[in-house]
Amino acid sequence: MSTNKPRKEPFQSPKGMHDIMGDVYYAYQGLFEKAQEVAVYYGFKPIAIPIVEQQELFETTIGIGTDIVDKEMYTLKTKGGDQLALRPEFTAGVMRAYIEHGMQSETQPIMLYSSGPLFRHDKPQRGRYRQFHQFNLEVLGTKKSIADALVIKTAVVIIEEAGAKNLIVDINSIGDKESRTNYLRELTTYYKKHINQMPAEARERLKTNPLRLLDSKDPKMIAINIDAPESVAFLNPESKKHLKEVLEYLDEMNIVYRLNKNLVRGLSYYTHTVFEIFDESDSEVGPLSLGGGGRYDYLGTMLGSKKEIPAIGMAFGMDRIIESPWYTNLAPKINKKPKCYFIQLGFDAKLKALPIIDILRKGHIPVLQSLTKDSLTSQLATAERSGVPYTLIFGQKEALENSVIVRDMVNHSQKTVKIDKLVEYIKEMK
RNA sequence: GUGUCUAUAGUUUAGUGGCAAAACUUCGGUUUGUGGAACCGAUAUCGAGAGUUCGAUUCUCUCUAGACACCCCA
Repeated sequence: MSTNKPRKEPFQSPKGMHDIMGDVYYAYQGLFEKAQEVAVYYGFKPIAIPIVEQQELFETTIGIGTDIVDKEMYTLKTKGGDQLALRPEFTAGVMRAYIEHGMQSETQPIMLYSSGPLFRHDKPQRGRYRQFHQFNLEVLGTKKSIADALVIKTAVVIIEEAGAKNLIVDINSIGDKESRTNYLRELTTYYKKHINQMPAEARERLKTNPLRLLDSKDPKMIAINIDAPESVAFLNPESKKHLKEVLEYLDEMNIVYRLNKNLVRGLSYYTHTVFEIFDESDSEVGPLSLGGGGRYDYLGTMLGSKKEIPAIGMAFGMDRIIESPWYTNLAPKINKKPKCYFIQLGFDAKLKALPIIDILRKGHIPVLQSLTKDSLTSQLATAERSGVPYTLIFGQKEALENSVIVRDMVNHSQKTVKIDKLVEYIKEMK
């Protein structure tokens, strides 16, 4: 049956999902470490949530009628019959965790950061993958406008630390339940008046998610949207005050923003503040949204919480930041540049090679090696190519004497050092 | 889901309707103890299938995969 016949077609990684290796891997790790550091300084605590959740969790929070839920979710049925979905975003899972662990009874607000892969079955293109990576910030349990400012500020700081120079925040408000309902009614009426000029797709969307028609790029819709009612006009005094305060905070922090009346965002749970962050410096290709978020005061009750859980969150795309031309490589802490290359000659030396490498590890001295090679020539050649300043040569004679030859690759000078003095000796070298 | 472009060695790229090239990498050797090197050798059913043709890697069609754009989003 199962003869190990070689496959004609080699395996490939699934569409829109990539292997992350070498420097790119470290770029992700470096960005994560920087983001984590900033988040912690601003008071956020870590949380890691499962990569899969009940499918229904996303359907009730993100909302039917959104592309994310209707077309882009990876769903699976477990052997036990559970209907699960790979997470397409963080917020729903974080809110679930907040409720599940009774975080309401801790000191409010709860500030959480998380990071990791997310999955959307989209068609891949520049800056868009089926498995992509976000860094996520949430402030749960407060409706104060400073929380909105805090989240935006933290994100802006992180992205600027990653190298962005011309960040701009698109911001809008769709108000609270009252404002939102009034606005939606008015907006729907408006579109119904123009339904004859609207493309079929837009008519369909009018039934499910009329807000999304606002940021349509269809020329017909853009024309119609010019005179569409604006959400800010329907804000009740309380919502208006909230927006005004957020903008005042942004002004005070010198964060560049523009009020974008058509910004509504793809998820249906948003209330009050919604925003997206762009970098305006790369002009030849259209700027991609680096991150976005908003306030979601009713999400908690949607998930069954008896008490309202006002909250705000945002996420930025790590892939998009790393691929940006302005990204300045953030080196992760682990990425120490080795300054030594270990060379062994003969079987006796090979036997003792790994213990020596471990002595160096305990002394926190990273070392390169090619233990699988035998000849001195080829090992020296590889050492040369790797650009390390020193090689450690360990042969038959040294194995007997418990010593190592330390060779300076620049001026070719050599010195024999006893193994028990080796760590100390290397540490003193420049 | 729609459209555009692309597919030759591990990588980057040449090239032609008539034996498929180069550079770099990798592995082995000349050379088991002092190198940045040289030389020799190894590595491709030219993405898959069909058609046109005496002959197709080259031309045509289909498929597959990838990149990009639309939709949407991070």
